[in-house]
Amino acid sequence: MPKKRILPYVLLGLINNKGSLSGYQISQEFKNEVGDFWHASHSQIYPELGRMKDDGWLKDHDEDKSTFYTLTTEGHQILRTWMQEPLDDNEELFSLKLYFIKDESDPLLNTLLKEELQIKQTKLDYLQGRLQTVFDTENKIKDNYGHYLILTRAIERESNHINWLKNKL
Amino acid sequence: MPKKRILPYVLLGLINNKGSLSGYQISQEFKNEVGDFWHASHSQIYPELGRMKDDGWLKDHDEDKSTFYTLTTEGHQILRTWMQEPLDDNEELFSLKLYFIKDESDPLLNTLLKEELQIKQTKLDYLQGRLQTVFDTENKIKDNYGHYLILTRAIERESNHINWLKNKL
DNA sequence: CAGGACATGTAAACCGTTACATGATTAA
DNA sequence: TTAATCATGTAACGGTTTACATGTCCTG
Repeated sequence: MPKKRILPYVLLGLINNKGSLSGYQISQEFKNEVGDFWHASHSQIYPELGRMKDDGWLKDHDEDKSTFYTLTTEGHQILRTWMQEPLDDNEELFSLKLYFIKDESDPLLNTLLKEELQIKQTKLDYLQGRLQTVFDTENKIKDNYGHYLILTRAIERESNHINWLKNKL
Repeated sequence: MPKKRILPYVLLGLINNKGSLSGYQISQEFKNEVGDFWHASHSQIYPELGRMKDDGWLKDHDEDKSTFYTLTTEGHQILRTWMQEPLDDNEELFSLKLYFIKDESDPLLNTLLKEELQIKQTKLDYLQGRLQTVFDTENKIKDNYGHYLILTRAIERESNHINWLKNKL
């Protein structure tokens, strides 16, 4: 199966968040925090917006030398469906989807948090298992100290994330 | 400038860690812990090993139907130089380089930790600034709750990483 | 009036994945 | 003996970046 494309959904989500955006504004968005978990260059954005309009996900209108895009009804549906698709072990996707939730009372918020908690718990278990099998003696730690460090770091990282998730649930 | 290729250095580091590896063994490595912060498929690995041999970074010898690769003197130098290049805001690279440090007493260890600390501190400052400028009123939090969540999460994440780094220094 | 930001577009190059291929060895 | 694993290779495809291009508007 071909690799799942995310860019169109990112654009859908970003435009939906602001109501309406131009290609240029989207590329500016990626220079702020959105850029921490997703990025696209203008040479990707403009053609993609064109395709999405052709597919009926977006409608556009010109104003002040810019072309602004807004979601169509179909676009809203497609975004909604994508938002409800199960997460995988990819923190960027989790952040992205969270970013697209505007209202604290959106029931999707809790679904996302629970799903992410499940995934991270599984990962933490896996990492702790690795730590015990790979570093069962002091000597193995000494001989692969860097590896030991990043493994323990990864465990602390996941624990921290899990605690945060539990706190928000 | 063209985008910096990392794969050859990853291969250099992995082979150096184990002394000598075949292409197949490398692709197996990526299925274990290494796979948590880097991955490459065999269709990338084999041609890359060939190129690196052509470039004089590696030498090979056949044994048991497999081709094993070892660093040349030049390969060692190139790896060393790359390890000493400054880090950027890319946690995978930090983990990768740590992974390639075998000995706790390697002076590079402290250099890496200090550099990463500096980078993360800068990032934390930036994120805290964003929090204050973007969410200066309660209403803005209410209206972009998901965004607020990921921003505060990012801040906690960086703080946790910074504390870990300080603890190791 | 020059340099930077705004605004959009396309072509080429690059990197990585999936798929297609092949053959040897080993365990059920 | 047949399926799985070992072991390597290459072709096609797709997504992203860099580079090339063009024109406007605003500010110092």
